[in-house]
Amino acid sequence: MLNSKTMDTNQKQNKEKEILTAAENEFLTKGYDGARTTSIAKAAGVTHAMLHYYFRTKEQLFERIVDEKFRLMAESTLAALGDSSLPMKERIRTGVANHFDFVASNPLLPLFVINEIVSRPERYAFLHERAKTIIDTVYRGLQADIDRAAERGEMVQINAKMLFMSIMSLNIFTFIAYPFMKPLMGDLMANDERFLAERKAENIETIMKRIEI
Amino acid sequence: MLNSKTMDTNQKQNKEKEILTAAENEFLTKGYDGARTTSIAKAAGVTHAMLHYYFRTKEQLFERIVDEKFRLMAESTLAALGDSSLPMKERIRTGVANHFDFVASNPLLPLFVINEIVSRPERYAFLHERAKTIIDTVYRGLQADIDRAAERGEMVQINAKMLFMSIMSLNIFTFIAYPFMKPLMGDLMANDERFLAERKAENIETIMKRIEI
DNA sequence: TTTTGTATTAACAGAATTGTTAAACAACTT
DNA sequence: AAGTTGTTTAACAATTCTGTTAATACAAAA
Repeated sequence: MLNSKTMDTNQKQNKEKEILTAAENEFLTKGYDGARTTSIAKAAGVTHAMLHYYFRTKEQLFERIVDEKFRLMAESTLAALGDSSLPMKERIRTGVANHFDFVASNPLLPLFVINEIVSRPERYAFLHERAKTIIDTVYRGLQADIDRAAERGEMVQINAKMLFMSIMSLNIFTFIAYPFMKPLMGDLMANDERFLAERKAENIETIMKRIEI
Repeated sequence: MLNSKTMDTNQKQNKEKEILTAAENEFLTKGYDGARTTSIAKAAGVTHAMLHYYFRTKEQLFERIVDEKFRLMAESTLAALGDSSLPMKERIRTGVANHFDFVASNPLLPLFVINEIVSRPERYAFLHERAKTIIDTVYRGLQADIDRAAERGEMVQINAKMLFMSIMSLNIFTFIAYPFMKPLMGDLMANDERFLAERKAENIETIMKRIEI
């Protein structure tokens, strides 16, 4: 049995956490404008005054969610770069697979991030500065590795950024367009698990054939 | 010089049209929830009462836009199927190219439609019924054509729907992620026109290599 | 036991937004 | 010119939503 102090702390953390969970769900599915603090509070099982007590404003609550989601998005994006210790073709193959899995476990993430950036570009300008320098160095290395592999005749010469965009396109669009495609594709998408496995294989195949000599 | 009757009619049509134009812009960039009827009215140069006079409610104004955009989306999607009178490889190549061009001329369209369907799926259930029968017949034909081309050794055997999804992914994601990618990709995307030409070529290449034996 | 800080509720305030209405107005018809 | 019709404006009504506050409960610390 927990003592009262611990229980209190837990209960507080639970309320805060439940608000955050409810907020995540609301913001990811409805966006900032569509989300309602009253609706979040209700889903979390607290009065809306409590929500303001813990997070002050809708804006601040939203930023808590945004921060985490942008971090996750960056993480998943890096997964697409693959493990530089592997031979190039393996690196790309596992990069595509890992990225697909990452997006599959966070299917609402890309649309949320994209919508956020489309609707308030100014707000994220600072992120670009930071991200760009990272990306520039990572890509220089990746491009050099690709160039060497191409010289060795292991794969075709290709622009690393273009290849990267193709991987992102194939993997992310699968989940962004899911609600749009699912009712149209009938049997192909009837069994979710099977479809995702097939789609993953298809995306890998598409990328691998792109880099094949 | 126009007579007064014509001028009136034109002015009315202009006001209505200007509201529609402003509404399209507002809804496509901010979504239904983020859009403000007052802001639309202001952009159209009319009082907000006028907007209600012409379109009654925000909802009805929105539906005017949605109807047109869904129609356009269907049209652009069909473009990806290509011209069935062409030999298979040419059909696919021009299908990808035409679809890319279509999306390029309506860059905000896919994200708008996807967001709409994600946020209010019930509302568009009826569309699916209609679309699904069309798609089923079109695909049966397309798949048969692909199968025949594959038997003749012109291309690999591939699931038509999977190929179609890849084309949509590569072309649409280019524009959906544009604001997200542009600040990160530096020189590659610095010149819009050039980047789009390169991206189009890359998408075509990716699809063509996918179907090559 | 008193004090102190935190958690919670209910009621309310303020702002923004959508939508309505009555009256003025303009143009056309007869 | 009078009436008819459709357009426009300004003011207002109603609602919804965010955020605040005052009162209260309650547990821990002193």
